[in-house]
Amino acid sequence: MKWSRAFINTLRETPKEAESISHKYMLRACLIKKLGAGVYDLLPLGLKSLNKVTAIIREEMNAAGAQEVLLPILSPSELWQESGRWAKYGKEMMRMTDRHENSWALGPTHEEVITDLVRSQVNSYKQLPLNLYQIQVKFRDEIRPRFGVMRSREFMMKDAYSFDRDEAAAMATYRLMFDTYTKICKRIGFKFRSVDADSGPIGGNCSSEFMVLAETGEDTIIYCENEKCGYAANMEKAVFKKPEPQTAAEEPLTKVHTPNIRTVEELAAFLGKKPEDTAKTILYIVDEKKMAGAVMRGDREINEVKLKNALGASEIRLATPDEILEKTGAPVGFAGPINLKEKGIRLAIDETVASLKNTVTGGNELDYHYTGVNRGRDYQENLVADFAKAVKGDTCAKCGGKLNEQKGIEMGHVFYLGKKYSKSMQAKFLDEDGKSKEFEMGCFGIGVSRTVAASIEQNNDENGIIWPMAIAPYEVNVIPVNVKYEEGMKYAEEIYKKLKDAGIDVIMDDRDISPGVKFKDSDLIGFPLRVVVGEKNFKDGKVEVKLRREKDFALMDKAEVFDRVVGIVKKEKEIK
RNA sequence: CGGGGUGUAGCGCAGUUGGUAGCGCACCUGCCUUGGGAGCAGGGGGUCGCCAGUUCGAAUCUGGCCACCCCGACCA
Repeated sequence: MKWSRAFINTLRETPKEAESISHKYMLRACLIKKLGAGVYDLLPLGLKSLNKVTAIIREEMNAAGAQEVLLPILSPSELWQESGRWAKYGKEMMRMTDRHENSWALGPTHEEVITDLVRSQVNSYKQLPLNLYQIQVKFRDEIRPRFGVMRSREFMMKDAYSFDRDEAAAMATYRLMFDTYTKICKRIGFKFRSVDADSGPIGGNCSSEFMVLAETGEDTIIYCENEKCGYAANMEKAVFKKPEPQTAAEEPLTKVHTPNIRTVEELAAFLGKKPEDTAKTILYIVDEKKMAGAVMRGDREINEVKLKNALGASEIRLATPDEILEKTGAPVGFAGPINLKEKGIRLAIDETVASLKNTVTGGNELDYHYTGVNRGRDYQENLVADFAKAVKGDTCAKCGGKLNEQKGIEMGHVFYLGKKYSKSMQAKFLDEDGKSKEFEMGCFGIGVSRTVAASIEQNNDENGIIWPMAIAPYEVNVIPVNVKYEEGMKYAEEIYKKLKDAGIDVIMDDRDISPGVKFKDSDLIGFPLRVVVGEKNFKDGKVEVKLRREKDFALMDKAEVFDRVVGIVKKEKEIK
């Protein structure tokens, strides 16, 4: 491609909408253009990079035996009603009505559609295992799209769905996909980590997220510093080692007047105790019906995802001050486990609280707390569970090492789904034993648009993007410094053509403009390799070859440039 | 949805007693220049987010609406 013909209009200034680094550079380098909130035009440079990502994904998915399909963007409401998600999915699913008054969804995901396809085509265990995937646009009407294509409403996604005859086979597929994702991440050049994840409302009980490590990531990863241990989990799922049960003699239960004291810090200071000696009781509304009390050690935060799972709820929210007053008889800040069950409130105790002796809790009465509170003697819970948020510095439950945290961007997610959809949608096959069975399913997604942004988030400097060779829009940028210098221009044309013929993805900046602009643009867009033909060096038979990520360039004899460049491109694309 | 903010040229912005719109970058033409977003000269480009109102007159004042951004809630 000759730059003078390319659709590239770089911006010197950053449009004010851009917040994150990748968003900024994607706009400035002319990869994307915003059309509306969370909706972007993908421009040639952006699309080229995205296509390289999808090519890698296709190769690896195909190598793993998956087969590509293309499902419609629209799906009929009937399918979603069958699975129950028409009602459950909420506003994130964009719905519309056609001229016949039929309802449709703009597909936010395709479990229903694929299950419908497979149940109509697959009747026998002989057709299994089956793994179908597509690379296609998804639409999710996000409440707040942000960071450009990192969290957009319309985005490219690779989603695969597997069908197996039993759980063992499904787990084998799961592991195969896990390995495939690992390969994909490596080929793209990511610094990444795979972590245990919460399955969420999609169901199933085995799931891993592939996290691209980046300061600006929206997700928090908890990981064990002991590399041999290797424990890593999404914050929502992370567990840690709980303290041993305390053994102190039980003190008498005492009601204490605690005027105007509502927070744990105030309470601990008032009583001369530490926050970890106290227990706070947070009231939740479960599935918009019943109230539940969650008791947490004073110094710890509640992990609402874990709590939701522990309660077996599909949705929880904090109770409002009015609801709390009405149900417990005390204003916010004075709730406690004693006599809470008697008020019809389900009581969940975190494991950290279960091990406490003589703790402090709210008195369920304005300005009163209890001290010397002991579980079993003073109150009885409905369940003990782990719903505490793990934090940096906690002890690893697996090896006893120290937990740390880092930020990441979720680029992919692998799920073991089980029979959630095959059951609700009656998707069955006939097994070897002549019995009709529901498929064991798995689902495996990669946010393709986001992958491009994540790579930029991980590879950049103050001048722009630093593409890894594998997904750079062009691998090499050939710059004749002065297009009017005929010898140099002639050489640039030659090397450009030779590289192109050799299958190198090359662009030549043939614009008749000042060299500064060419260098700035080259750095901004971030081509991994730059070949500069300048008059002074060329007269000595030398040409400059420079890697974007490195500061210094190499002066090469003009005759060896072709071989060297081809060699570098090839080497850079190898999996490290 | 709650809180905050912004809409003026492709991008960044200025525009107060209300008098019919400007700067930098980008773009076009010419000259000049050619190793880090050059220089000079000339030029094109605007329903000032939309609708209504006040006024002789509205980018500017009033009301309504819309879009977009940030924080939060939310996030298969």
